[in-house]
Amino acid sequence: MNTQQISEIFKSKGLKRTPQRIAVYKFLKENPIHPDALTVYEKMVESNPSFSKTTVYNCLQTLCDCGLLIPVNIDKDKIRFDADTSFHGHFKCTKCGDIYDFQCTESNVCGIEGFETLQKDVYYSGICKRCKE
Amino acid sequence: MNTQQISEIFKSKGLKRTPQRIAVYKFLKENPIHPDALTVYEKMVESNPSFSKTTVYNCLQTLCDCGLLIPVNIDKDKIRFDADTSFHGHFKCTKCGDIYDFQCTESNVCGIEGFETLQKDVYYSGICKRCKE
DNA sequence: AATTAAATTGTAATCATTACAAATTAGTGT
DNA sequence: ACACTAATTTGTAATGATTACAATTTAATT
Repeated sequence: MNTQQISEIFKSKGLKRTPQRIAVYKFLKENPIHPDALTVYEKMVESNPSFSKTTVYNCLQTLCDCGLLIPVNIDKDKIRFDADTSFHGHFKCTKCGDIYDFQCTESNVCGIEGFETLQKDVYYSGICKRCKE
Repeated sequence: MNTQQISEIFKSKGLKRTPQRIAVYKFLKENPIHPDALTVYEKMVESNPSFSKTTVYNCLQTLCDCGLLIPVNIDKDKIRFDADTSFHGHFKCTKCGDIYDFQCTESNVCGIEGFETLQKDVYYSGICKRCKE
């Protein structure tokens, strides 16, 4: 996904197109590793040493607010982020710490009568295939 | 649930029966409000002023480890706890902050081939019935 | 009652996240 | 191209949940 495409997306969402915001979103789109803020920050600093940690938090928050990112709250101590906003489940391997996506159709998950559900998260944890071998 | 019953449960799990641990578990069993550690601590201190916050954390951890409690990681900033260990979903109202249980049969949720799933969590958020009215 | 390993306590440290204010910049209009 | 304004970025300091740790106490056993 190139900068031009991201610019268009930001424009359609009414977001200012700052280099920092574009870089964060580009990284998330190209690296579906569900990174946390610190991981994003360390990557950003590589190409722009003056990139601020606060900016990372600001960008991630903004991108979540406008629906371009999904926060993945599967860790106890930090929030991860996912640029794939289609509905799917997240599996965390407690051994290697990696997050895996898995298919999980929304209709398989039940809801509550009279409640307005705005977000649905399905989190599994256990041992991944690689760690079992 | 009385102290005698809890004593039996702890005994069967090989847990020491300390007054603090019993008090924490009793509170969780009798108050299905999915409290966080601070809420539990404040309640404990009411009847025992020397109750330590660390003890609350220790007890909650131990009770989770032996399967008597389920950690509910639906908040971004803190962990809640649930003494109902049967499989069900959790709904968080973003307006009032309350957590609601909802029925959610395990078979409705899909998994991943070759992965060993040890824990399954289904978290919804949105507006609860009361806040909508 | 003595013993011992585990639990409790209080304090200090850790670490992700947020608050805040000053400097910078993107987008708009001239 | 230039000026303007509101939004964004930056750096530092604060917050708050959780953990580390060492000394004291205690549950369970001999």
